[in-house]
Amino acid sequence: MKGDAVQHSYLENTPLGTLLLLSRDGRLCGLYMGKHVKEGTGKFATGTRDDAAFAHVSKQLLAYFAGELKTFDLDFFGQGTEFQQRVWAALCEIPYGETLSYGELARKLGNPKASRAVGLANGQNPISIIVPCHRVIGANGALTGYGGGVENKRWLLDHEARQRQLL
Amino acid sequence: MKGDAVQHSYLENTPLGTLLLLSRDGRLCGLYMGKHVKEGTGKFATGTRDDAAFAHVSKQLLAYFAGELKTFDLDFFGQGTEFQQRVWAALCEIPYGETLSYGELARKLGNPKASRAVGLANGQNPISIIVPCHRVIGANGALTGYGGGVENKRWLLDHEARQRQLL
DNA sequence: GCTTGCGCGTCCGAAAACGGCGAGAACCTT
DNA sequence: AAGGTTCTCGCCGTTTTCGGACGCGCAAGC
Repeated sequence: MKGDAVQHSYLENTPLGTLLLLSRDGRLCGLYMGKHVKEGTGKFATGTRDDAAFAHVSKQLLAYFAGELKTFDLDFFGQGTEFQQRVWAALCEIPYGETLSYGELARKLGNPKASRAVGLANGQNPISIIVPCHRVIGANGALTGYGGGVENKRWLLDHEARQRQLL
Repeated sequence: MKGDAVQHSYLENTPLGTLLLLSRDGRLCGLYMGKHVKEGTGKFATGTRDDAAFAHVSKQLLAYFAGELKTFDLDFFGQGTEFQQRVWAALCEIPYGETLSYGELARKLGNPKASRAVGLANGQNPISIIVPCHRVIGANGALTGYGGGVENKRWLLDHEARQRQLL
């Protein structure tokens, strides 16, 4: 009833394990990893897997993992409340390899005291990696948490930092 | 977002006035009359009227009004809670021209004390006439109520009783 | 005939609980 | 004294829970 016309596919053997991809009307609407996957599986009606439909996305992801791609170029859309939309949009403006604290992000949004709510919205981000929620960390530098597992968050940040070094 | 792909049409000049018809994926999902119409109008995105799509339904309705048709043969679906589904399904089993009380219907469902809830679910029935909510009346014989107007309920019951006489 | 109390599922609004936080205080360690 | 570590306590949007009100009823009692 709810998740009509949502295609899905799996991208396996990535440095982060298996990724679940979702799309709707040709636009990517979900990217889940680790334990977060089961949250994504609830969003599409049980149906056949269709890898071909995700060729464009998968290609860019592999390039990203290889360190050859720093900015994604594709159509995506995560539906959520007005506040969540604002948070996710702000996420997309954090450059590759850089980080921000939850509080800084909150200030940037004009809700200086909403740091905790930012963390929550961050956790609901349906499109990991591409909407780079991993680039937000605690004010003291701690990683503090990640839907797909903190170890994956660490890998992503290390990966991006490493690639930046190679300039 | 919600009422996607819902077609609509109006059937005018019936004995009950103008009827609003709704369908989705080729299945009838709404039939409203009288003051109830405005409730139905909220369920479809404003769009063009499409009478052709409802030819099959309209034909049967006209035959019903003419007394030539006693059992509808068409695809329909009204979405609601599990309880409502059960009530509506039970409604469809009441034969043409017969009536049941709210309490009897409740008993038939296995919730002997849910007569009042049955009345409520009855009122939410989205597909009047075809899902014959008009065939349920008070235990004392009073009509008690009808979304499309009690006068219409009376007409429907009189009509069916009259046709039954002519056997 | 009229009123009263009870029954049921649903809707709706309020209240509380819950996080991927953060600043400040209290307290140790060198 | 500066630098950590741990705690407490407010903040915010979202989700969940909860409680009351409502309605196409019914039976009992007056």
